[in-house]
Amino acid sequence: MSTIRDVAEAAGVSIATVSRALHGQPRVSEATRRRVLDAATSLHYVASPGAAGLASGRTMAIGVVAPFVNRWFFSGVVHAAEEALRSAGYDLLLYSLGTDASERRRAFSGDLLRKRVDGVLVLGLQPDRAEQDALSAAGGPVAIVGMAVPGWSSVRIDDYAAARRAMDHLIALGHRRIGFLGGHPDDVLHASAAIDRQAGWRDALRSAGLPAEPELDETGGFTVPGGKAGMARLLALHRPPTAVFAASDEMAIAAAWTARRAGLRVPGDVSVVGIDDHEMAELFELTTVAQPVEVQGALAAEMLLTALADPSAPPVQLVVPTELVVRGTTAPPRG
Amino acid sequence: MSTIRDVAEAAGVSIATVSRALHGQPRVSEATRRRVLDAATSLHYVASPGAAGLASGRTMAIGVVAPFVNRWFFSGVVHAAEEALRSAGYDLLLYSLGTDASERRRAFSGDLLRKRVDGVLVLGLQPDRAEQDALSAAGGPVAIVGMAVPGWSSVRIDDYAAARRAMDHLIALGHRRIGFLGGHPDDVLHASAAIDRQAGWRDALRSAGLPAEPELDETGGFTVPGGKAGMARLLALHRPPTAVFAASDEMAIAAAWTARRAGLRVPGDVSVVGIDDHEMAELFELTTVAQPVEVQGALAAEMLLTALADPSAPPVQLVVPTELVVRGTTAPPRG
DNA sequence: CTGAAAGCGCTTACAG
DNA sequence: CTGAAAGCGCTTACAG
Repeated sequence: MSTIRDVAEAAGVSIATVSRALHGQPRVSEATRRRVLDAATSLHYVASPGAAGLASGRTMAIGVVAPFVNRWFFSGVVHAAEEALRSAGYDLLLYSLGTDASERRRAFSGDLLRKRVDGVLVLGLQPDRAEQDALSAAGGPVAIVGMAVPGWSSVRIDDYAAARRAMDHLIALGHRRIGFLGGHPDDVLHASAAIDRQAGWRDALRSAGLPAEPELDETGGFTVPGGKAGMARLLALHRPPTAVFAASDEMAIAAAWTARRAGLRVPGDVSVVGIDDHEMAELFELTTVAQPVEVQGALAAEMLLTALADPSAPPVQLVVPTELVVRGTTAPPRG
Repeated sequence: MSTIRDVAEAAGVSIATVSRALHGQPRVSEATRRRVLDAATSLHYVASPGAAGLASGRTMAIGVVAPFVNRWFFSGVVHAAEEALRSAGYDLLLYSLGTDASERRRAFSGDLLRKRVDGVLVLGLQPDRAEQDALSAAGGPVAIVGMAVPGWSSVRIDDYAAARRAMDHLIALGHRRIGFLGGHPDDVLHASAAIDRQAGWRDALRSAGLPAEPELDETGGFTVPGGKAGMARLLALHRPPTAVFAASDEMAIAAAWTARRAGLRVPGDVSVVGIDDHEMAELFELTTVAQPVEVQGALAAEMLLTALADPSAPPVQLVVPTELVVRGTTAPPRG
């Protein structure tokens, strides 16, 4: 593998000039620059990121910390962010932590990122104050998607409003007994998004003069199996709900399936609405509140790039719009 | 941020000893090791990967090159691989290239990976001979998932056998006119998996004495929109098929939806079978040939780790089993 | 516009 | 068992 020294020799200049020419820096003559570029190309020269980082203090890498990468929302965000970062010359270090609390701690303490990245993108994980400080100290500027965090740039939807929109749709249809499928408070994933969507459910009910009975407040863990189990419990209630609002499409689709499996018609016997507009939502005829995913990943990446380019730039908190998409899983209650 | 020098001072030893102690190397007294470890912990010391890599020649990073990370198969593989690599102390550099041919070229020429990683994991992308050599030269040992490549370790399913199994199911049911939804030859993604599944479709038909008519050989691009469009074309045929074999569940689910949209019953009027056992397959009652995903990611990561630990170890080609899962989208043809 | 030199933070023979 | 020293491949003031 060729080093900067090989290029310098081939071009007949010093390594300092090679470095400057390759970085497009001003004080290099056009002729020299051309010779360096040609030599670098024909030698397949690529600077060692480790050596460059050591010398410059910049790693040109971004850490992406997420609980999962194999879930609709996260994978879409990561994909979009990766593209934006790569085209800006940054590498993306992926940390897909699962639900392991100790790995989460390691990430937020900064031990995973220190000296490794110039900035970090956090997805769907909610750090506390101490973790915020530790992560910022270790990882540079941070952008977060899925919630707002003071001092960090963020991009998210208005989870509370999205939930209310879903609920208002159900209530307008005439439903009075509406179940909820959300996260579990003990879950690593139980961030503000889960909490806000639950609050939207509760408040919508109250505003309509309906009680938000605890038995209607179920847990689905934001997964398909969790959605199935939660829906089964709702249906087993003495007085089951006539409609269910699930905090994610994965849970909503699982809920609709569970109801049909139990011999109920959807939406005839029970209506279901989700949040996301998952790629599969249309294929399930699922009524849902759509949120843009790739957009959030791309925006978060841009925010990070901005902060990297100008450390004095203030953090920006972005809220992207959602939209109710009415399809075939919601209808007025029977009778 | 503390450096090795800070730790050395705090522990009252040289930096060489700190390095040895932290790497668990033999010739360090227990007492010294303890002191070093304590100092490192209390200083939150983490070695700079860049500096360590420069000195040792190992980056402790693995590059993962995939066309997408936001598709069921790829995201599952990446998630599993990430966990295996992280727990072995490796960072994972993600390159999610999309369908951009120039990015693909950059990756396979090695320009993206050179001096950056100790090994690479390739997902679902098929390099030619020259690309194989270039990538190996630039990126160290390579493991690939989704196809076999001479000289590299690989893990995959038997795509041809999986396709035949799906087809045999349809043929045993009595179908004689069976459409295929596969990839497009011009697609970056058109690797051996797509080709073998198509061959399985064709050969199954021939073995049964049925013609594999070109008009039944449709393209779905391995996506939901592609599956919809391909199915629409199949249904618009003068003599539409009574069953469709889709090379992925995403296309299969889209196909079933399209048929129902067109007023047909599935499986009454048309049967559909896929490959994958996507998380949503059960919720769609989709008959499919299941392949393990996380397993393939974990195995590929292990293979890479093995090759890294012992460069003389010969490459291993693994084929993981698949299984036909009969659900509700297949039935005998009408009449 | 260009080069010589220092230095980034480690690891690893080489001595002892 | 431990340390001094070289060196990994770059970038960046500092001179000129």
